[in-house]
Amino acid sequence: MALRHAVLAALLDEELSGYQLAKAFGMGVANFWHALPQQVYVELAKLEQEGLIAGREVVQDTRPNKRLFQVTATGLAELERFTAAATKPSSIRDDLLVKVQAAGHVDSDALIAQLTERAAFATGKVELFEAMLHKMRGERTEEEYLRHGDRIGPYLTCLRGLDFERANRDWYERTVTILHERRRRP
Amino acid sequence: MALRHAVLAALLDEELSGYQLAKAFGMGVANFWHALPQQVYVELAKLEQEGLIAGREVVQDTRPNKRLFQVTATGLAELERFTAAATKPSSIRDDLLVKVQAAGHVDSDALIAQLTERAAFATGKVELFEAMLHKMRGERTEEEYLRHGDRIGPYLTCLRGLDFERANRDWYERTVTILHERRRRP
DNA sequence: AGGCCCATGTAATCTGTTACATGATTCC
DNA sequence: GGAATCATGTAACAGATTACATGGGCCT
Repeated sequence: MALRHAVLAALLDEELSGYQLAKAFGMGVANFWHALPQQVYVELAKLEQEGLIAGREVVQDTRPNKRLFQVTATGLAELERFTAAATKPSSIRDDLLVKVQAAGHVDSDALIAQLTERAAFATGKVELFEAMLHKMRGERTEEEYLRHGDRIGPYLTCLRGLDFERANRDWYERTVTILHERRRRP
Repeated sequence: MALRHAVLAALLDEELSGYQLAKAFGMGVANFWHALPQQVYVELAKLEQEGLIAGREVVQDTRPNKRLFQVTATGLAELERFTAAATKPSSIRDDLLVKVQAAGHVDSDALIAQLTERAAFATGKVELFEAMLHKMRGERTEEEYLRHGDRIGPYLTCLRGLDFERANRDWYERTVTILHERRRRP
């Protein structure tokens, strides 16, 4: 039971459509939680049925119509309850960690290729997060924004996402270097 | 389909029992994948049935008997296949990120309390990982071990886990400070 | 003309979590 | 005497992924 709260949290600062939410949760972005579009739509349906969010139809002429959702008072109360409840420990999920764990027993070339690709992907995410942070804080310095800015939640989680992707990139690159070195003289 | 490969990777360097694996995957440790004991036992049963691992009974007089598992040739081939296949992007799963995303809309005290608790937990993990790394490399320097040490896979994934927990701790602490500051003068 | 973006879902399957079950030994 | 550790599972349920489904507009 966590995606529902992630959706509620995402809708606190702005009204969003299922599509926009799906993009934020699923695509490259995913700065504080991850989910596929299908899951998002199912969760939205449940949340609306339970009265935790309210949707309103927006008619568009050039694009398909969409529904924008906002958190209800009941929804906010549920988030409050969730926030007060005990948390479960955090974890990384990364197939590449499993593959690197097997380094020395499996093909190094495949590993190096995938690490290199993922380092590039992580670099893209770093740039994206940096741009998002800059957009949120505008002309203010980070320190200033952290003290007085609105949307403090999204800013803080984005900072964590940024650091995570930087750490990913660095580890991927370092691991590539090490595996390269070892392959030359095993 | 990833836990099966995580189990295979974990068994490459040493024979382990279900209990030992469960502890490594579930408890505080979890340096490259996470799973609950029940899941581990189910997966081991499947893997053995499919011939990817082989178990042997070890009779103990003072403790209950246990079964130690090792990867078969078929299992290694399956890991090789998995390593060559495309990877899915990595992600963090952390309830606290969801809660912090809602900061400004929910109770700050509850948030601060949980962040503080988790910072302490992360510190414990950092120390554990540092000890594990030190044990693996023995008297050698890190650079030396990364070049020539055996068990390079576990060492590399442990490095990633260490850095992740350090980043967690730092972000938790920084977030506590920021929320404190803001609460004083909102 | 083909591919991508917008926009929203359903159904089947696989994975992960929670609850339940048992029983001996060691440490405080 | 009670809690923690060793040791292994089954069953029910919740959550996540994969496959399927539809359709118009925009860009090259």
